[in-house]
Amino acid sequence: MLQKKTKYAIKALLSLAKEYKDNKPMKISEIAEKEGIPRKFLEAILLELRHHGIVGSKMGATGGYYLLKHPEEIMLSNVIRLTGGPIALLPCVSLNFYEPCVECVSEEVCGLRNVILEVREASIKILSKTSLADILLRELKLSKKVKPLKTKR
Amino acid sequence: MLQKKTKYAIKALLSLAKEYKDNKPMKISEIAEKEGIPRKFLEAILLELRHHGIVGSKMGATGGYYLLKHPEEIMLSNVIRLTGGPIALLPCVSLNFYEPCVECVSEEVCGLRNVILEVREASIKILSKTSLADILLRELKLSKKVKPLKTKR
DNA sequence: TTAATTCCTACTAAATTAGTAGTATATTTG
DNA sequence: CAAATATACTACTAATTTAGTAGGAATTAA
Repeated sequence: MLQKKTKYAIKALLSLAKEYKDNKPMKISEIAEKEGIPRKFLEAILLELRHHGIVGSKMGATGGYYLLKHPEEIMLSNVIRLTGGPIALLPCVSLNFYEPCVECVSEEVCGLRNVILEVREASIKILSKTSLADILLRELKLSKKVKPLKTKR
Repeated sequence: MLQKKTKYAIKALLSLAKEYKDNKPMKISEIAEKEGIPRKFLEAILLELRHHGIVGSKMGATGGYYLLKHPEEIMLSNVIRLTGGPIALLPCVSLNFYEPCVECVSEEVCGLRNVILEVREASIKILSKTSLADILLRELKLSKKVKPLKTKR
């Protein structure tokens, strides 16, 4: 499971991506309120994202956060990794959180590892080709599919 | 990430699957030693697997655990779920650990959920068609690939 | 009857995750 | 310059989850 921190990070970035046209700073408190994220927690998360070069910030009154990259360039796999969420189901197949299995005689021959590796590859394939912009696009498509049902009645 | 409990459960079941031909009870301590699992912890895990009908046990001296199903019938997805490991990356797409996102206006229209759903489906597709027997088979194939390199030199 | 084993409840310990407090620093506006 | 309003940053605390243990009861074979 992804951590709440990771989910919050993605939601916050989506908030910023929505306003990307005029990329002016958005206040933490505004994002927090919109997305239902505890304010102080979000503060810490955005700070971390800034250290990783995903967002920029402006201090002082009228300050806030803004995206440093185009929403098409920010990939879900990246955000997940940067906020500490391993994608792999076992440490022995994780790129970023690798740890050997203590009891495993040979990783190369481990059947379980081999399956879990396949799962990781399938997951990464999706997550690394999906950007913030893609997610917003999906949202648009989904709402078009759903809304007509409402207006029809 | 899968819990250690889940990994231990799979390893233990693989141990039993290897001896499935003459399916006589195998002692907890024997499995624990072979697979490098803390004995008492494994005891609790096997007990749980028994309650779920995956393994059977025999008490007393010469007692132990044995598989109740054929290794081809025990699927990885099942073992993971029974031992408490959610496969989905977010609760809102989990079948067995479902929880709504508090802040989500509409799940049907949530772009993030939509992507994570795709990831879950890709993962489950692999995990639910892979049995204990498949894993042992993989192990066999992998060892054939690796060993020739050693003997060549 | 003894030795060896699983059964089962109830813990404890460790690690991780979630979230908060409080102060320093920067920026705008009057 | 001063006040108001942001972020920056460090250092906690609280809650939850995970990992693992203790110890005695029940069962079985020899």
